[in-house]
Amino acid sequence: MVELILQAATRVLQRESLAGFNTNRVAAVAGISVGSLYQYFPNKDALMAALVDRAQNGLVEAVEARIAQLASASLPQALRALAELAVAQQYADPLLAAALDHEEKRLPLHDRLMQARQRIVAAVEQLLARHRRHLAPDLPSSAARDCLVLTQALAEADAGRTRAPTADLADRIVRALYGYLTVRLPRQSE
Amino acid sequence: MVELILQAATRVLQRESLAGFNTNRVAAVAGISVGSLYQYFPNKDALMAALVDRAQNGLVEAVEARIAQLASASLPQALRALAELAVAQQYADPLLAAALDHEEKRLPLHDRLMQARQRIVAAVEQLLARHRRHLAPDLPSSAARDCLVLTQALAEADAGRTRAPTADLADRIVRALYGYLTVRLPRQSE
Amino acid sequence: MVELILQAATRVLQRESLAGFNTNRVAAVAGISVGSLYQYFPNKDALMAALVDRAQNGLVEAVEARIAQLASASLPQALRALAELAVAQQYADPLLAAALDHEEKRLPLHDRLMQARQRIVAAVEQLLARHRRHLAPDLPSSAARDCLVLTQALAEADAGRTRAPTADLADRIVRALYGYLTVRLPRQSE
Amino acid sequence: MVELILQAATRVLQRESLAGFNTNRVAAVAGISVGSLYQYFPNKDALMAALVDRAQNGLVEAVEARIAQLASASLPQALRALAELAVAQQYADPLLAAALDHEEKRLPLHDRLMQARQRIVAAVEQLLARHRRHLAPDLPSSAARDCLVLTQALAEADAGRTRAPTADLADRIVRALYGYLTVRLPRQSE
DNA sequence: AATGAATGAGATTTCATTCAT
DNA sequence: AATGAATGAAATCTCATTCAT
Repeated sequence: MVELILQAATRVLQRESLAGFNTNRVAAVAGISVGSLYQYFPNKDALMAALVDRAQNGLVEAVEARIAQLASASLPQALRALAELAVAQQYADPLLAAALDHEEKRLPLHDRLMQARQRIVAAVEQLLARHRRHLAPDLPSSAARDCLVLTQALAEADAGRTRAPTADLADRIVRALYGYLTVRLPRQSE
Repeated sequence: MVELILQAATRVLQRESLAGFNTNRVAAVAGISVGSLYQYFPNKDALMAALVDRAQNGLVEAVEARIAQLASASLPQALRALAELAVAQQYADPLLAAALDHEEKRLPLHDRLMQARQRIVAAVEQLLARHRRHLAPDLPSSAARDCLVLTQALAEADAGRTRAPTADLADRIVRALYGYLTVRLPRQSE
Repeated sequence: MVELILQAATRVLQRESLAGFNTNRVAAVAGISVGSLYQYFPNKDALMAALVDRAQNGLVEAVEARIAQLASASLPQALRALAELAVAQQYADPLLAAALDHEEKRLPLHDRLMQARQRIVAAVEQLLARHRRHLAPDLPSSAARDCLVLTQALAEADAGRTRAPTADLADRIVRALYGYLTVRLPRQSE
Repeated sequence: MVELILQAATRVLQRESLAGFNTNRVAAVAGISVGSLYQYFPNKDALMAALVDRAQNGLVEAVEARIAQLASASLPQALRALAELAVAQQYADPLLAAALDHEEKRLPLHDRLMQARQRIVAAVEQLLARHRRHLAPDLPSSAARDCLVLTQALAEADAGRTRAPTADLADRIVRALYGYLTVRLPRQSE
């Protein structure tokens, strides 16, 4: 039932963004009564939180699984796999992703969210460690986190513009990641 | 008076994000009555739109001015200047920037807003053209747009985490941009 | 509940005409909250429309029933019966009737309302057909409709002037109708 | 200036009925400021009252003038002249007439309005007196008033349905009036 | 557990009126 | 006299939440 409600909430968020997201509507779309919704979620924010949570956890697991598979892949291959994961996620739920992005900041979810995010970052760090010799020597410590940010940003920007992912989106993400990770900056950067 | 209202709206958005953003509150903060607000903005969305508009235009002008100054700068120097602009903007108003980002997607602003964004893209394209020979030969046509996306994403991500910009934020943005623009990808990327 | 609200709306309209007719007031008079009112009517106009609708349908049924009963009545007897119906309706709710008359024109009711009105006209046409040989030979095709207009106008005019119907009101209506329907106009009417 | 405002008010009422009739709008249409409007009318109701007043007085004068001209006309000719006057008035300002009809009841205008109306009734009574021998012997004392009601009702009903008056409207009004005034009712009317 | 009608605080918006200039 | 920006009470409408069934 929790799952049923979350799916309905997702659908509402996709179709009408945050503006149309209210408990009565979610319940209606789920085919249940508001009262029932409140039996599983103490209030609207809790529903929103669960939604964010689930999306994050799904992503965490997908990323961890994918990275485990990529043990013997080359760095570009691994990056492309991550890029495709991100693209798939963004295009699966463009409005949802946008709405969640916003809610993440408002709700008191930072703890659990940061935790989920941290797991993804850790997985990517593991991946980067494997390819240490191909990376730039002066990479900042936030490299893994930055990679996630870059990946999501490019995917989300395209998702806000086009219905279906363009052929080159994954290429561009790989370019951004590979460039960030391997580039040697000229000395005088100022 | 329009300016007064926009400033009040900005302040409300900074303090309480979208949740506390309502016309009565904005009017109260502006020290005027709701009726007065409605003499200058036909409805709430129009106020929001004006806010987004103003932010965009401010950015457009800042970017165009900065790029004009950078005529004789090296590519890394130019990128760093842009990075610092983005960092300054995000940290000036983190909640505001986040709220505007969200509303940009919801509102039907596809005219004036897209135009402003296009001007920024055009300015960056001009900058890239100047440094054509240092860029990767197979850059996608969306390179300038991607640069903006990457820049804003890194700045925004940090702005959501820290009160003041860390010393290396601009470096990391430059790394991402310079990497994206100059990297030679190995042939078999899959 | 719909009925409860409509009755409250009717009472408000009776007591204070259109000026005092607002959703809060109707809800208060109905002894419910505004929110409840909006569960049954999507907006104020819909409530008004339902009121007009109900009044029309009540009238339609009353007229149809009465005309069916008048199968063997003489024309003056039948006209008098209709007159009495109209008088009763107007004096039952003078302010309501007046308000509804006004709203009828403003609202986009041209579907259900015109349909109801058409049924009354049809019933009267049937009645006239029965007495065809007593009618003027050159009656206009709008005769039935005109009869309704004349009847309502005389009843409404008196209802706006006196608390209770005067003894001769029905007589005067019959005179107007019978005169309209049977008079032979002198040839040169200009 | 008073005249200018009244004309603007008339235009607003025609275009948007009572719903859009507000002082700011009237002032805007008149090309003056609200403040100026309030220099000539103490409040909105006074403006409305003046409007009703003016419309009534125009009609009074037109009717009195026309009836004076009809000294030697036959009854049908006189009735037709009145009918044409009413048709012209209704079609000149259909929405205005409807709005005024409603406001007449609400505002504390009954005194002055009834006075104006009374003058019209008196003029018609004078007309009827001239043709006394052609009228039914048992005419009610409200005959003149009833004639006005019938005339306005038929004209208004058509004005609510068609843009321009149909050819037979005046005929039908004459029929109603002539019938009402001359018909001999059969004895047993119940 | 499930229901969904009812609630009412609060948000958006309108508009008659005032008053400083 | 004219202006019109400012006012704010009041109207319309929304939606998170409760609770009797």
